[in-house]
Amino acid sequence: MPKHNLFNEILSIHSTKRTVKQQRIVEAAISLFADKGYSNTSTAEIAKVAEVSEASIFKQYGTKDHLLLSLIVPYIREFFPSMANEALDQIISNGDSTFEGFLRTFLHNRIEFIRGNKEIFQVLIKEVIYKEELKHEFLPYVSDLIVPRLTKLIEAFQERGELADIPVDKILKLVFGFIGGFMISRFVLFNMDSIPDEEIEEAITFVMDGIRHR
Amino acid sequence: MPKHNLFNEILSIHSTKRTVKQQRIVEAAISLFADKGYSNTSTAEIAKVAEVSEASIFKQYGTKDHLLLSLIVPYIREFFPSMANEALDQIISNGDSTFEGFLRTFLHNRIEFIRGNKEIFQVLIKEVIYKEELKHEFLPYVSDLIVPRLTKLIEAFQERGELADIPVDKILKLVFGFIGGFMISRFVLFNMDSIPDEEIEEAITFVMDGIRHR
Amino acid sequence: MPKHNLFNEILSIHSTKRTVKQQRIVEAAISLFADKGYSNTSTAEIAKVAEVSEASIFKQYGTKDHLLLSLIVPYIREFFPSMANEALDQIISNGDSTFEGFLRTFLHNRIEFIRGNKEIFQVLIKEVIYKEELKHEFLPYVSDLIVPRLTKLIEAFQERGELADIPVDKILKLVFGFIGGFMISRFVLFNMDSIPDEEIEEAITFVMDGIRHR
Amino acid sequence: MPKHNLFNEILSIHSTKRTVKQQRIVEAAISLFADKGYSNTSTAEIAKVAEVSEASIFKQYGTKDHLLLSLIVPYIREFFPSMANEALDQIISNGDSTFEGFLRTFLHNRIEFIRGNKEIFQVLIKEVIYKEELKHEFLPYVSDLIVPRLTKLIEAFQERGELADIPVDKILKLVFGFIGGFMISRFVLFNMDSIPDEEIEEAITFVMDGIRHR
DNA sequence: GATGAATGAGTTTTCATTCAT
DNA sequence: CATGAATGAAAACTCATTCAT
Repeated sequence: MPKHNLFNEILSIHSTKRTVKQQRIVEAAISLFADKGYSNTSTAEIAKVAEVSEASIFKQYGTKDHLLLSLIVPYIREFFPSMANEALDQIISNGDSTFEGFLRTFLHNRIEFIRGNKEIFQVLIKEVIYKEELKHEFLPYVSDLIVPRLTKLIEAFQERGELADIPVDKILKLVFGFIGGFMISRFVLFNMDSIPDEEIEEAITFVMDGIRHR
Repeated sequence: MPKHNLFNEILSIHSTKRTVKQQRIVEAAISLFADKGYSNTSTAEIAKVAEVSEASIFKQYGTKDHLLLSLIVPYIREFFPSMANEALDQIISNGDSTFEGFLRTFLHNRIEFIRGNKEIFQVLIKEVIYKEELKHEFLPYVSDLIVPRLTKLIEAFQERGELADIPVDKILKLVFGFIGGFMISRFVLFNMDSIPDEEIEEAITFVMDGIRHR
Repeated sequence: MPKHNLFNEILSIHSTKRTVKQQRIVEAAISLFADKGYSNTSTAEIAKVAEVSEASIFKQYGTKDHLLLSLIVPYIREFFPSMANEALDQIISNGDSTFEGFLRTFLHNRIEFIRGNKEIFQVLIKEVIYKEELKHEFLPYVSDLIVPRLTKLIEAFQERGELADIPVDKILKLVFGFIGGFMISRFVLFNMDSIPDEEIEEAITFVMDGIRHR
Repeated sequence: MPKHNLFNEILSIHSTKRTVKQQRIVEAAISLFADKGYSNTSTAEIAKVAEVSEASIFKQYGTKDHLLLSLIVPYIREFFPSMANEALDQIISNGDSTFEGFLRTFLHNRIEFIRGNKEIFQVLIKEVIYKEELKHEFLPYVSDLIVPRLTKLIEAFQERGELADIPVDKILKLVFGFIGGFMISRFVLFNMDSIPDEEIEEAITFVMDGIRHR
């Protein structure tokens, strides 16, 4: 059931191939938005970096706002589904996998994805805070698409007795809230290029066992 | 050793009491910055909401940028020290207190503090992401002032055998990274007015024991 | 009963005194709009002619559209009421006046008025055609304010047996339609500075007796 | 003596038949110009409505200005000559026709013509006011072509004693000025689709006999 | 003959800031 | 201390027009 929303609308428009100049616009915009933020980046600046006229930007995207969405929406579309599919389905069917193993795979997988598009990730995170519009499109999208899958996954692991008897939705919020903050602080706040394996392992241990001495 | 930086500079200026109009400016600015972000708020708008002339704002604060810092810096100065002093010193000396107890006290204490000034908190978080300048003033400040105290605290609890033998700096990053994300998501992203006790307890349990079944 | 509409709204705003620069804006705008039309006049041009910054125009009037209305609306407010009051009331009470005499007085009176503000008159006529908004404010205003008075006047002269037994509303439309066209063609289309008495007399004769030979 | 002017120039070019796309351009342009005015209609909009590329418009017409003239000039060429020929010559030779009869025929004839191309008529009237260029081409054209014919006509009726002994040029200006205003107010200002017979008769009576009681 | 891509030169509008009073 | 008036610079956006394909 394809709802009529910003996401679907924007995706349907820019499926065609881009010219060289159009590609330069996209790259310049992502780079500048990531660096200085959407509001502090002028279309004149984007045009200059992309070495095109401002008019070309507006011919393509109509408004600066639409340009932003045209960058972010496809990224979201790719980020979450692939998160769900690539990692989840495979693991869930593997009888002897552990949640810890899933977490490890998941983290490495998503970190790689973000590393490959760090700037868009930064733009997304920075602007979700500002643009109510984005937030209201983005959060439900995540909820509807991702939450059900993860819920099933967690339930499966709980049934195997691997996870504590905390309500699934609480586990989801705690674990993925933590992971979200973990990623965002590293890739957005500190602008790191990657996360060392060691740090990943520490995070996994923290999630599984907390910090209490046993 | 008082470094010459924005923080100290600004604090030294505005120690005097505010007039009624100045107070209105501050309130209007905080409210608007929290709602729409610094970049998307014009000085004209602030003046209108505060019912003063734009000229008055500039007479007082010189630049819009300085106005922002004049709001945020005192807040930071208050947020972290009080965090350190009120909660920590007391707890650390209480021989039979637990880290869990400390965490509980700490969370409630900080949540109350944020609730009382939610809008400034929102401004701070939103702008730290955008303004490199702020980030570069803010993070070291936190590091220098807070980290040593918390380090001592954690070490104390580790010596009592309450916490796992994870290097202190790792524990710090994990726990306070999690708590930061916890607060920010509730108070900034979802603009909640408070956090239910139940949710706080879940967070504490998560931090202490993770999600593994025992 | 002061209806809430554009007319009243705009009048209420600009009742205060204008500075020299503000007056220059008004004059430049009227002159340029009259000459080249609203759409073909840029705010940059107005600013240049008025020797002020464009920003000053927008600080005062908010939008170019509002500037136009701020010029036209007070003119309309003055044009029609004075038309009604000065000429009509006096004549209607004068027992031995004739409709022809009224027409003569009326024409001379209105021609003088237009001559004193020809450019605004030109702007008004040119833009009423284009701006539905103006048309929808302007026409009812005329209808409500002017038509009843003229109706009473015509009826009075009909009762004296001076005018043909044509329904009053028809006479109104024919006579004032003709006069309107008469004025507009001279002052707008041909940009004449005045209308010779001779031509006025011919118009009066035409209105009274048509062109048939007797 | 074919003067070298815009009219003749444009007519000489576009005598060829229009392709389907060209026709769509013409229709879109007329419709949009009539509705919003030339200045407020962009070539992009025309292209969109016509479902052709903007480039096609410019390939055909060179400039937007030329497009406007290409619409208006042929219309003028048709409007006035047919006005002269169809109605006049026939009537003038008919010994027992009256001026009133001529007027009636003429009005019905021109009203029908306008009804069939109302939008171009609207464009013509609206733009004559704005474009000095058009005015300076249009008015002499009318004068040279129409005035002599009508002068002859009026003189003929005057000789028959049907019309008052007013100088012919005055009669012309009064009568056709009135009729022009009559048409323009109905078809342009009020955008009516036709004029009821009753109203036409009232206009004729007004022209012939004025409003004086006899 | 038709068009997608591109743009230089404008357009209206906004904004932080200054200054005389 | 307060502000009305003013603005230079830049913002987003528009537009008629060109040109290679």
